[in-house]
Amino acid sequence: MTENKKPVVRFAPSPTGYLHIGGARTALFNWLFAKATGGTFLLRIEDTDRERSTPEAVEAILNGMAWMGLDWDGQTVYQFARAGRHRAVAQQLLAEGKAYRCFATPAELDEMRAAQKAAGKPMKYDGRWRDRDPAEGGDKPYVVRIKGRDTGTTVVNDVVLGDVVFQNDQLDDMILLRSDGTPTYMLAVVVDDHDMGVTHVIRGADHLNNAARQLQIIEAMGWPVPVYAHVPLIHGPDGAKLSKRHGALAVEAYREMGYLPETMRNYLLRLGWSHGDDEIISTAQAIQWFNLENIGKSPARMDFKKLDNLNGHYIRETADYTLTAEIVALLARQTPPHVLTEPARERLTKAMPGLKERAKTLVELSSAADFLYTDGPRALDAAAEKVLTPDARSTLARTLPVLEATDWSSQALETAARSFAEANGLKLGGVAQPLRAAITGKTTSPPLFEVMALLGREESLIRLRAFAG
RNA sequence: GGUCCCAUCGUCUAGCGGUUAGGACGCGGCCCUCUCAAGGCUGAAACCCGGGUUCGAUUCCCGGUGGGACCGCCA
Repeated sequence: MTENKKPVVRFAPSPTGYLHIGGARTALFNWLFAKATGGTFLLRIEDTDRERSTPEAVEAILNGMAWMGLDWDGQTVYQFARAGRHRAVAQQLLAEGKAYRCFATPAELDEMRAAQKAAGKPMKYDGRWRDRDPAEGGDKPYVVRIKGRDTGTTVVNDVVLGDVVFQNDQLDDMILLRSDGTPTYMLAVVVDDHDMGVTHVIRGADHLNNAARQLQIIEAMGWPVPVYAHVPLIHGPDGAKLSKRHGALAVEAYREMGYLPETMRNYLLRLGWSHGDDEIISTAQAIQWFNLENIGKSPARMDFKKLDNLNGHYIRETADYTLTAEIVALLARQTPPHVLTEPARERLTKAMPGLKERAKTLVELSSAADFLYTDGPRALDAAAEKVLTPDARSTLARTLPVLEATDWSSQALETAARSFAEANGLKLGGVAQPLRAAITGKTTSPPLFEVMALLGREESLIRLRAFAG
């Protein structure tokens, strides 16, 4: 009697490619909804297309989910393994007269569609075998089609879009079983969602039209109808469909670009869902707040500037040693791999408070910190090259003896630099910028004197002497 | 072409009949400052168009326009 009324949701990607940003958001919404309601989040791999499904894609999806921090309940369901069950449902429908055999060949159907298009008619299966005696087909191959209602309407009650009404005569009799006896996606989703006890179907809006068709099967089987929530799609920065042209669509590509999983969760959540004016929303907070009602109805575009800004925020919130570990891992993945010495790691961690304040991505953080994990005179970047004019180099040369005579602490170095600047009628910047260029090879860095103190007297002087002229 | 969905600053969005139309990113200015960030203050920036309904429409209805999705023996 104590029936479990907790929601059951699922993410059901097809393993024909990597986990892209839209799929990741769908997965996130499902995950969040399950967490928020104390429900169950299931993962089902829709691999009924044997031609296009690959183990590599399954791997990529699983890795993407793991990186995003989205874990699911129970075993991963592989849809193709359930083909027998799908077939049985189709047979039952056939036996009950709610489905029928269609002997039309693919070539014949192509011809039909071409003719419809030429005549400016809607392209749909014309039901040519709907009321025909299957005996006429003889022993030729056939597909099994649903015998849908051809009058009245089918209404999809969608939580985000409202009631969406379809005229049944617009819906054609879709294929349940292919001529080789394998189930199609339309049949498989419905059967699996039912068997898995799915109560809420949260998926991309590209499935909205399918919902009406799937409802026909659900109705024919007399099964309960799940709650639908079709989430508007994500477009590229130019408003067009998200495509490979925009690059960096796989969730793993975002990792390679140096974005943090918590950034992705926050960004993706806000792309299409809102909670008043809140922008920075931790995952824990999202679990408290998430609901289906606040999902927006309109499609959204990716905005990398905002993603960067958010990532900067989460980088600043991340512990210094964690960031060091990320950089170490990132450098190890590089070709050729760069392995950091223990002292280098220590310097990195110590400098991290100043470093992370300035970075938008892990990649940026890593390159901005290169002067801490490689020794010797710097290779100047273009801006630093411009700073180190002959004039600047001579200032550098004159500063050198002053620094050499100074106690090597951040405080003392700054004091020395300040009095030197004052004595020479320079601003502190006039002295500091050449120093910074020589020390870091860049024109921007964490506070210079802290950096110098961290690097130590020996290493700092080596770098300074290389450019003192 | 058919069906369906969508429409507030450049972008993400709040708004749920009466608001100086709010926030965030980005952009400009100022402050802070050894650089760059971060932070603070501040400025410019939007209700797609046309009809209704209403005392009153960004908000409700209809039409148009503009985007988008789907129309496979793919999922």
